[in-house]
Amino acid sequence: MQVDFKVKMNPNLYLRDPEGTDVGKQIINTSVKMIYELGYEFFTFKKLAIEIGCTEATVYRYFENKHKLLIYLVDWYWSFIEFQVIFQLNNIVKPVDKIKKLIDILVWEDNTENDLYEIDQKALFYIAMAEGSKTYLSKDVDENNKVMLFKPYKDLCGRIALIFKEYNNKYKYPASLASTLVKAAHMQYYFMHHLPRLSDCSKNKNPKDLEIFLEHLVFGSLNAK
Amino acid sequence: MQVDFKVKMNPNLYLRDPEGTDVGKQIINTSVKMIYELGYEFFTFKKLAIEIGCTEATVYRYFENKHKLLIYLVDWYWSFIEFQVIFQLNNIVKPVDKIKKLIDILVWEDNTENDLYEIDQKALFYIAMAEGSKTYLSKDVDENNKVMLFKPYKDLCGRIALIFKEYNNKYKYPASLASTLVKAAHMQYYFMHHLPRLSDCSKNKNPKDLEIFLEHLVFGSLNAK
DNA sequence: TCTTTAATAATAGTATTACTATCATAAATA
DNA sequence: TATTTATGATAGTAATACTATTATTAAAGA
Repeated sequence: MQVDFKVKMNPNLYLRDPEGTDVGKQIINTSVKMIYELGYEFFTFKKLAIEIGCTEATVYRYFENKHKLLIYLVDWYWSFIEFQVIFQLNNIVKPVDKIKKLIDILVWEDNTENDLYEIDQKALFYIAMAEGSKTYLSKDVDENNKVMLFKPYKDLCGRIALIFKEYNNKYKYPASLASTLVKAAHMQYYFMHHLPRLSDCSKNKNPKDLEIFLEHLVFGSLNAK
Repeated sequence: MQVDFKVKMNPNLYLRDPEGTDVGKQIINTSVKMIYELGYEFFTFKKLAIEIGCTEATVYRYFENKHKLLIYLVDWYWSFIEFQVIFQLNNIVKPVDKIKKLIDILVWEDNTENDLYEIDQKALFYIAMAEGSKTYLSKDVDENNKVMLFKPYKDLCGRIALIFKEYNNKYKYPASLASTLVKAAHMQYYFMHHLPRLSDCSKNKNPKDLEIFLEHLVFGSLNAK
């Protein structure tokens, strides 16, 4: 099933649109692989330029700094997840099933059926999970928020909140529950693999177990009086 | 009410025990203030040394690098919170009330009645909230976990999980719910102030509202069948 | 009291990071 | 063909994240 997915990224994220050129695309694809392998802290534009075979200056012509590049990647990820939510929930009628599917999408490492996308989905999932919080946990949150750099994340959470409302329109904390769910999905996945005592699903490291916990959490809250 | 609180910190965190000397204590207290003000990224050992009035080399004799120092501070925070949980839940009999009190402790900026402690509690709360995840979201998680650097966090979550079990011993995800609660408490507080659309409690920015959401979340899950 | 030890200051120095600037050249476009 | 645009090549700066050496001082032990 071939589906075309193309996001319009926020121009405040870049100096020159990386989608417009070959080097630009290489910067995106290679940085995903390198941040996944090295971790954000050890990843540098110098190393990236060497890997690509271009100069450091070229990378800087596309992105102001590596923090902006990280936000670009994570924004892309959340836009993609929101697209998946829209697309895969399209034919589902019952809100219960929508929520279950949604949780499935959030937890799954790779939401691409085939490798239609140039971007390494598994690596990008890992980046969103392990480095994603760093996009907003910085002193320039408010400034970045003002120019909409966290819009994709907030849009996704907003959409999820609407589904919660659809399930139970008396529920009082749809936004908080949505952001808690999205964060918990990633954090529990991370804990499962790295700090197993913090999760009950660490034994088999099976995403399905995690899904069951998240469903229990969400429906518990939505059904409570 | 004077209570003596003294933690034995994990020696793997430091090269020389900062509690043993005057400069050491200054490193702790000043770094709390500076990381709070500058944020972790812009905080450096050089700036710290200048502020204290010692040399950079002296700071390096206490801590290997600023990441270890951050873990030290965050560990101290979680040890302190666990102590508060033990102490303040001591006389409470009913598990429901224990959980409510516990949520209150997690959300509160400053758990010290008076300023008996040298450390700036409000700044430390902010650090734990906004920089805390950075302690384990790094490539050396597993290595650091092996030498118990995340023990205080895991101990606290373990204790909370036990309280959940006490409330409902049939509940299947005490560890996951505990770590989700602890994380959500901080994240929702952060969202409330910086990304308001992600929370339903952003209007008044009242921690009490956040507590109500968290109680709803936890009891919803614990009471669900 | 003298000696030893320990801790810090003062100083220097290195490799890397995070950039900025300049100029030449090749490719695309008008 | 002329011009714009993107990149390469090159250089350079300030700051970061350290490590190392020597001298001085204060405290601890004999």
